[in-house]
Amino acid sequence: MVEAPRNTRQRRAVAELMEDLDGFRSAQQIHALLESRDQNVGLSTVYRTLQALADADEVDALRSDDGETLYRRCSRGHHHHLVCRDCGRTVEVEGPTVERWADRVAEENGFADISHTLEIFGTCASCRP
Amino acid sequence: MVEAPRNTRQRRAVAELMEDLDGFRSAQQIHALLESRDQNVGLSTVYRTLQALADADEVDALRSDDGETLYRRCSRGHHHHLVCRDCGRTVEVEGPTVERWADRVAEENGFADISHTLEIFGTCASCRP
DNA sequence: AGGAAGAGTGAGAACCGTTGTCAAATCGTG
DNA sequence: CACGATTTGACAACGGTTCTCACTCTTCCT
Ligand SMILES: [Zn+2]
Ligand SMILES: [Zn+2]
Ligand SMILES: [Zn+2]
Ligand SMILES: [Zn+2]
Repeated sequence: MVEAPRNTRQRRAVAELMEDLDGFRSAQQIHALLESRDQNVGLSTVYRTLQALADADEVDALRSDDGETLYRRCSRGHHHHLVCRDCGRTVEVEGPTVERWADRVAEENGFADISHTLEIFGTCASCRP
Repeated sequence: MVEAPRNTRQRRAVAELMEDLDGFRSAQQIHALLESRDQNVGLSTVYRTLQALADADEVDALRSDDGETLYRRCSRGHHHHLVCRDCGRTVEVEGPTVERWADRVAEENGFADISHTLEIFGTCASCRP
């Protein structure tokens, strides 16, 4: 049985902010956004809270190509992302065909305990000239 | 016109080592492997050389889930990887259907300049009880 | 309500992969 | 060889993340 986390001002602030965002953001961006809302939360706490939310499957985490971990409030269940490289706007996508293909390829090569990562990046309409 | 790189002992050592490996390795692992071959190469040089090889498309680079960049000598052309989580053994895989699916999904959502990442992880036959 | 127990917080230090610096070494050309 | 340009490598710096630990706050018990 896992202990329920305590209901602190900081956790509420982070969770509420995540509800309001619609793209992937780094921990540091989230920390800055909280300050601009006059909801100061220590950077360590932001990191810890985001990790906890990710572990609890309440946010998705993904690594940007320059090494930062980005977080976003997402719907539950397995899905992938179409992410705008400029503004971070994100569309959740599903690809049952891809899921099956990945599992089949892995099995054919004698691999077990299969998982996969798949992200699509591009420039969204409003970020184009 | 791009300048041809010089043929130095260090670049030769790294390139030769990469030929002999068949899984993804970090720059630091490669640096250590070179030492164990009595082919000492400075760590900075290992990093620079691997990046150059990756830019020249002679090795593939991929980010491990703990943030390290891993390198592997691969065949040319766009492909993806089926990687053993335990031993790093890697199978190159192609999925034309997936490529098309990703491009279509992105276009349908008004995204341009599309790229994607896709890796499959599992445990290979020889790493299982 | 009052208070004890212990989870949570945050300023700062530590960590770690990676990149930058720059004087010295090396390569290739003439 | 001799020269100029490239490359190297010890070391410092960087940036995101994690750790530390004294202090605070939530929770729960009486
Ligand atoms: Zn998601
Ligand atoms: Zn999937
Ligand atoms: Zn490859
Ligand atoms: Zn592809």
